[in-house]
Amino acid sequence: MASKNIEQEQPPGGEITLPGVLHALSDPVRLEIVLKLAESGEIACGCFGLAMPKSSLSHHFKVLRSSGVVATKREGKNWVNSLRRKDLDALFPGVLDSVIAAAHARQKMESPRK
Amino acid sequence: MASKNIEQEQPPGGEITLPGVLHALSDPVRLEIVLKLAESGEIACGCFGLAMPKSSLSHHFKVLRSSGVVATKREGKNWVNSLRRKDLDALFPGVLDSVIAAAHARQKMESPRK
DNA sequence: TGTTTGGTTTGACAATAATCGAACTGTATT
DNA sequence: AATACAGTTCGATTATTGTCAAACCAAACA
Repeated sequence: MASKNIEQEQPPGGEITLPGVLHALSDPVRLEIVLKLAESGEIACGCFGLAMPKSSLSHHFKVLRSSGVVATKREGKNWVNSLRRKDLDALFPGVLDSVIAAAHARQKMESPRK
Repeated sequence: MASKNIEQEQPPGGEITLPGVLHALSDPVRLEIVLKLAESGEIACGCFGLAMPKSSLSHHFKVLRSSGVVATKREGKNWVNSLRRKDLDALFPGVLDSVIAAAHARQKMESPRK
């Protein structure tokens, strides 16, 4: 059942919205995830060296998936994530690239709130 | 006192964060405000034709200000807003431009939540 | 079949954020 | 001085979100 939900979770390209994508990218943890995906192509969820419980990480991946930023597939017993570059570049040209470049330039990403 | 707070509200360039900016841009109302500012240069708050109470609008302007996206100045009895293009382009090259272009391309901006 | 592995789902709680009415402040006009 | 005007601030309410522990599930392997 887990895998079925995951499939339903990922919106087709036409339903991806700009505010949704920006919101997904507006969290420091998720931004770091996106950054690593941009560098490494495809990664399994666990390989992010982020000090968080699995459930928190899973939540962030869910936000990234349901906003259309990342795609997740089963591959053996791992879940492999990748950026939906094609879709995003077609819908919002330059947005993902510039955000990644900016985040990469300054690893100093403080929280937006408080 | 209102005007004094407004000055303190706007962070210097060095304190503008990428997640903060993305969060500010992730709301449809604020995105529309930014879009109009991009087209028209400087505008007073009232001239946005948005169907909201003043306090709600003011809230959105506050978020935009405190994230560093817009600057607000008194001019006579109006408050004049403008995008902080120079700061944003220096910090996050291409981000604001591509977001504005994407938002402009598709006025169909649905809410990120729900 | 049982167990480990990698990640999801659920449920609960705390923190943030959006919305609105009402009171307020500074500027200009009379 | 009194009033109008533009927008802010306050306070309360509601909706979203982030965080975590615990239970769960499917794939791989013993």
